[in-house]
Amino acid sequence: MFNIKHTLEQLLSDALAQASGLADARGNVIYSTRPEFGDYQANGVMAIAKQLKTNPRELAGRVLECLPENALIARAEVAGPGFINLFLKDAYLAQQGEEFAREGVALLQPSASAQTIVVDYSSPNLAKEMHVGHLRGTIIGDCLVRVLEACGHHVIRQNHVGDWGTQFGMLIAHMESLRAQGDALTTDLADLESFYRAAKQRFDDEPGFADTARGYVVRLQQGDPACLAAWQTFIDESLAHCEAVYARLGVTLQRADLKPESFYNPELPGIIAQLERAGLLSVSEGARCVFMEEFKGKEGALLPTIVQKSDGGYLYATTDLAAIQYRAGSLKADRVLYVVDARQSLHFQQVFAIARKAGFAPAACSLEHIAYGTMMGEDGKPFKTRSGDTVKLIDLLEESVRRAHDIVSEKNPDLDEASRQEIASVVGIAAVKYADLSKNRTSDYIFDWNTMLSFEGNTAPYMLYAYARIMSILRRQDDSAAPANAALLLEATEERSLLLKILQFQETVQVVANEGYPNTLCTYLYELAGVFMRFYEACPVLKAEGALRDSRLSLVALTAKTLNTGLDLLGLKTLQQM
RNA sequence: GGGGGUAUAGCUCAGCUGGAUAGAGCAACGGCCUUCUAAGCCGUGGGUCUCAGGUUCGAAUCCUGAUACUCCCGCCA
Repeated sequence: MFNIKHTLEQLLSDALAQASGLADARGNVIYSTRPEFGDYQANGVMAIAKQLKTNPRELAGRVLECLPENALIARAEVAGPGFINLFLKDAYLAQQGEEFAREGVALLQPSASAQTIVVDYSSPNLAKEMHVGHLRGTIIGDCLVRVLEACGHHVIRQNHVGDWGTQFGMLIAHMESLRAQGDALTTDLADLESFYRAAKQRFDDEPGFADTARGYVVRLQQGDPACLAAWQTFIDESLAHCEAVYARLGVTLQRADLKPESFYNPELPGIIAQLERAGLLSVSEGARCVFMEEFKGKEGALLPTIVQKSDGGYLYATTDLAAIQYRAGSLKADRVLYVVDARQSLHFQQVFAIARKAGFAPAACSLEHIAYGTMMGEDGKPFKTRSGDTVKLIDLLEESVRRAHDIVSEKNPDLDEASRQEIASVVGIAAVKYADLSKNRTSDYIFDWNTMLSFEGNTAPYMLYAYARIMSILRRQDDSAAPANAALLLEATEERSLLLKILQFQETVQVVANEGYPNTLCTYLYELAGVFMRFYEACPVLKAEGALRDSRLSLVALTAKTLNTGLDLLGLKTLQQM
């Protein structure tokens, strides 16, 4: 595992522990805030000095004395009130860069302690077509899954689709009545959204229809074969819609990753029984609930989590508990990540707490809600069409590609139509995904076509353009290619900055793997592209000669490798030319 | 009523969990192409980090309170 920051943290923490006599002292190494403060800086001394009531600068001096000889630090100096500024050795950077430039050497090395990590993401409701509300979870989840796999973890994707519940009775009832009229259904099901609306309208308005629908729910739950067959037809159709969206988005979810709600149906009575045995269950107003001290409502009254309705039906809390048991037990997960809307935060707190108390998940199994905010329209309100309808995800993606096509046609009219289509399709999808991934997932964000499709700033088009420019240099080197083992020369500051940035790739990816914030990776890649552009302006590559040319070409190739790997982790396709 | 979240430049957003002079991009203004893709680079201006207190060597970050917006809280998922 290659991680400069981590190595420095280790060195400084040890030295600080030795100098202070506190075993758990933390060096607190971060990137230096300004170039003259070195490459990294350790901020931990001041906190410890405060604790010991000693002079921080003096303690920092002793830390430097305790710092052992090592391969990477050229110079460490005390600065300001007690910072330690760290300057890395050029020779060390060059040597590491040369190693990563070698043929077949991966930029990312597997984590020392590989874990089994279940990631629950996307999970649309199959009663309707995927809409913009499913975008963030699908994209963020897919990015995290790629990152975790790249770090060497055993990742199990779980697409917890909604395929059960009362609304399916309504849909089947509508389906069956159309079929009874001799309707082949294919055209009706092609647009699930209007199919759902039609069924809903009959449910609300048509006398007797609601009862028919409820009858179907009962038959479905009893396993009536004809009813199940109709249900299956509908589910297959709906899944086909989802898969079309996944294919367009370049999302890695497969059929094998499906673990629908209905999968847990047989387990639900057992879940209730286990809650009962654990003494967690009480009956309130006819419903079976779990009350916990941690969750209080008005006037200190405990807040219920309903696990079984008064009519005997189960709720999604029950299903989620069964899923936890399956993931922690059968799948033996070390971590379970739920990439789900932030509005469900209370629900997950409750479900996680119940799972702990009932023993569905051992303490060693980490349950994490990877929450994300809502996508807003340009008016700052939830994203809708002008008429107030929800926007189908597939329509949004197609519009993005169309807009990208217009821009590409305008900027590069000489390209043939096929190339423009190809570029537009990559840029259009990348723009939507990158706009989402580049923002801190916990806050709501405003969806804006102009910003995301702009070629300036932290956007997908800029990143793809930067990559295409880099590839253009490598294409032009022709037969005078640099050897893969070229020595790296760090004479210009731009060369050194570029290399250091490249070497920080793995530490960035690890932070994303641990904390689940894809925007950290986007920021890194954007900065990498920026550092490269400065190098590109200052350091001629193909016009340089001899060892310098080889060195620069090697840096270009390394940048390309890093950018390509990073964009792939985000789930973005790249282009050789734009 | 109770609980959660958010509030940073005109706009869209970062800010590595308490560090040095709060950063990007857009928009505005100015400079750089017969030279590896100018879809780029460099520079200038722009801030009471919502408000009021507190904690300490040091606060956008932690604590308390207030205001605004937003989400969640018994039989949908």
